[in-house]
Amino acid sequence: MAYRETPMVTQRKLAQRSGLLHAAESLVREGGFAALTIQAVASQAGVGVGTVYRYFRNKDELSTEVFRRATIREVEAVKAALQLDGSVAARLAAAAETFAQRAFGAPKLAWALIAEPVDPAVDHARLQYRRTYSALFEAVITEGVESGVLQEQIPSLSAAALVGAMAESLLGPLDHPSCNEVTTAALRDFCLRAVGGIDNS
Amino acid sequence: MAYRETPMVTQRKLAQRSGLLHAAESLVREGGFAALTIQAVASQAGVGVGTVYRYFRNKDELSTEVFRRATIREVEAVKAALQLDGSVAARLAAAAETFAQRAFGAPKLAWALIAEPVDPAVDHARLQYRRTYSALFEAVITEGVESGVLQEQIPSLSAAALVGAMAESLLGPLDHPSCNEVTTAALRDFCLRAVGGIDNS
DNA sequence: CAAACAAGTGAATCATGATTCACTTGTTTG
DNA sequence: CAAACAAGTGAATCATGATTCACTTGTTTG
Repeated sequence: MAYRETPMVTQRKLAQRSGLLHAAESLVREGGFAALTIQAVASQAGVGVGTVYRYFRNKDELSTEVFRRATIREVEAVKAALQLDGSVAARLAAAAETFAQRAFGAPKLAWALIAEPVDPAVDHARLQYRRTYSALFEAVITEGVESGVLQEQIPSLSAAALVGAMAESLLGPLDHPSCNEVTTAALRDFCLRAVGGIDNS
Repeated sequence: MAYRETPMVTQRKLAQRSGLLHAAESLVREGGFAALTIQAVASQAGVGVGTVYRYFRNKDELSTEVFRRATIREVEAVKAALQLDGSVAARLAAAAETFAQRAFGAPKLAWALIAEPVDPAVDHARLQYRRTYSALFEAVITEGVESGVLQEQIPSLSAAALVGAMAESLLGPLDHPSCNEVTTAALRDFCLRAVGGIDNS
């Protein structure tokens, strides 16, 4: 009489987990990580609190997973822009534009991912992904420096600085959304100048 | 028989308050804001917990005050650099160098002020002071753009981006302190290029 | 169907520091 | 000195959510 999980049950469990993650992300989209309580996730997903703990060891695991999934989408978009065909400068420009435009597309989420005060566990993940972004930029900057199309510089430092510049400069515009196109262009130009990618006559 | 506070008592109270702030700041210097508990402040200052509440309405008031005092010192140093005699580029260079060098002088404190996950109240103060820094840079960038020594740009955006770049790029170096001089110079150059202050031939 | 098991439940409990408050100690005044 | 008051004290309490767990409900197997 052994009990064995059928495909149907496995399916339902996967759906349940993914439903919980969706519920959680939608809370974050609306109110940032501050709105992410186990109670809220449970009621948003229409289950009991205890159920959440069947799918996630604890709150840190849930919030970190929400953060990770949302951030990975952004990282992938930036990565794709950096791997486009074209000059080093064009790719860096595309990356900056992608980052900014996607942020403007979901301002509250962008703020939550970039700058909201969060649990140490989520903040730790944030630092990790900043390094991920940084590594992506570092590779392209290194390429540019070696091929002589970018100014001599320390690629790892410049990369971190670019990440900081992109994040910080959007914070203002993100909560007074006005002329996103102009902001995006200005940020792109800032980044290009910073790595010495266009001549500053 | 009315009781009236004598100068001696006033004196002692001021000293007590300032002693509590010193105790609190030294905790932050050692362990960041995470180490700032009322218990710890009280025992560091050699008083009872209740006494702390005689001098600060609540914890937020204490931690915000510690943050504010420490940050104002940094802001003033950067401001002084920006107001030195010299070209716009020279002043921006001095500001970036000042910021970096002071950070390296007290790495844990710098990290606590710049990036440690903190209470919302302190984080709010952090955002305020980021705007303060930003405003200082904005003024100088505007001057540079108007006088034609800096590239055309949106000064408010560039200023915020500079602040982000300075903060983010130091996070790595701050906890693997290695060649601070080289890092400082590289950051300065990044900032100058970013605002179009040196020709990127 | 009934045994064996896992998923679902939510009221009760826990954890972590902040905060309070009844009390003690020190200071001022006449 | 004694009355009047403020500063100092720290054990007890509170606040906020996370977490648990005894129990219920649903699923699988022979």
